[in-house]
Amino acid sequence: MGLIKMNDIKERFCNFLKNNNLLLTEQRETILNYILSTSYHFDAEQLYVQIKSEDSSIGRATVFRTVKLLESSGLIRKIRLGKSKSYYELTVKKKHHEHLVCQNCGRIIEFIDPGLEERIIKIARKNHFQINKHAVEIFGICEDCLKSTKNI
Amino acid sequence: MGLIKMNDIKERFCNFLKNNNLLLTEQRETILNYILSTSYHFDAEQLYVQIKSEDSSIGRATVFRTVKLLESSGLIRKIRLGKSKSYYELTVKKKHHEHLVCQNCGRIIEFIDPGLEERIIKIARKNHFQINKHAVEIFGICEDCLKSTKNI
DNA sequence: ATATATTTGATATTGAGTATCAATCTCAAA
DNA sequence: TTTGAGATTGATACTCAATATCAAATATAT
Repeated sequence: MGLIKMNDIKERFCNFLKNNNLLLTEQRETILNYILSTSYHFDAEQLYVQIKSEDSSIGRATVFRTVKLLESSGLIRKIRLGKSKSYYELTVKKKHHEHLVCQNCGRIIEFIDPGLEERIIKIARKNHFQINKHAVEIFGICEDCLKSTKNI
Repeated sequence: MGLIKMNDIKERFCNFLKNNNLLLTEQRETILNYILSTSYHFDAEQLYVQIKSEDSSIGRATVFRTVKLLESSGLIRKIRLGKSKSYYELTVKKKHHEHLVCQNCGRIIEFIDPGLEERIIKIARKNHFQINKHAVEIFGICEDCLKSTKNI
């Protein structure tokens, strides 16, 4: 991800913190940097372990708290991926997309489908419902796995 | 729910059990009966507490196990509703539907939208992905809550 | 400098669900 | 009807993810 975008994100986080009378601490910055540097789908525990290995002074609770903050700020979004724990992904730079989850190999395929988004907005409108967020997840078997099971 | 339908469901569960060399035990029947009698969205823990209050001999593990069995049999389906625990609903008698979840009052509105289902099938096809299941959840504020917050 | 508020990390606790295991039950075969 | 292999049960311990608690450390405003 380009440096300019990264700085944008950091600035948005700073603003969020300021607006909520929160402080930009070293730990929070470290955590955000880590997410920006490796950003794909991640979960809080895995993030903690990785950051801990580089900076053993960081606490588990701090990582979990910061992930929550980042979610409230809207910079990351919680996704489920069919597991019991929560995964997250950056919201910026990407159009809103949904996920195909392969139940065989675990691969996550992202897709964007404006028609789908449109229908969801229409459904909400029809129900006089104010959307905050939505999620579409499709579970099944991906192309590669379908191919390889054929060969067995 | 009509008696005939209930018997259908029980029969399907019996068949499922037989086909998998499992037994129809008193406990399993009690649990299925309870689900049928109160069926809406439920979770395993709440189900256990309720059944326990009527039959104190039932075990937590048995309820959780039976819920899992019912899910494998396809008679109930897991839904998330944005919580960390799993909720379930009967799959029978209802067309496949999705959920609007009010983040204010917790109300769940079910909706059916063939256009949406169609798009999902198309997306999967386009990605050469074999769908096993899918979920669409829309989170936000329901009509009633929107009205009542206006008055505050 | 000092009072006030925020943050941190260690740790305990909760919540949801699973694994273990001895005791019990079921049922087909002897 | 007895027997024994396999299925089931309930109690309980455990895992895993996440939250709550709290004293110590930091930061900020005055």
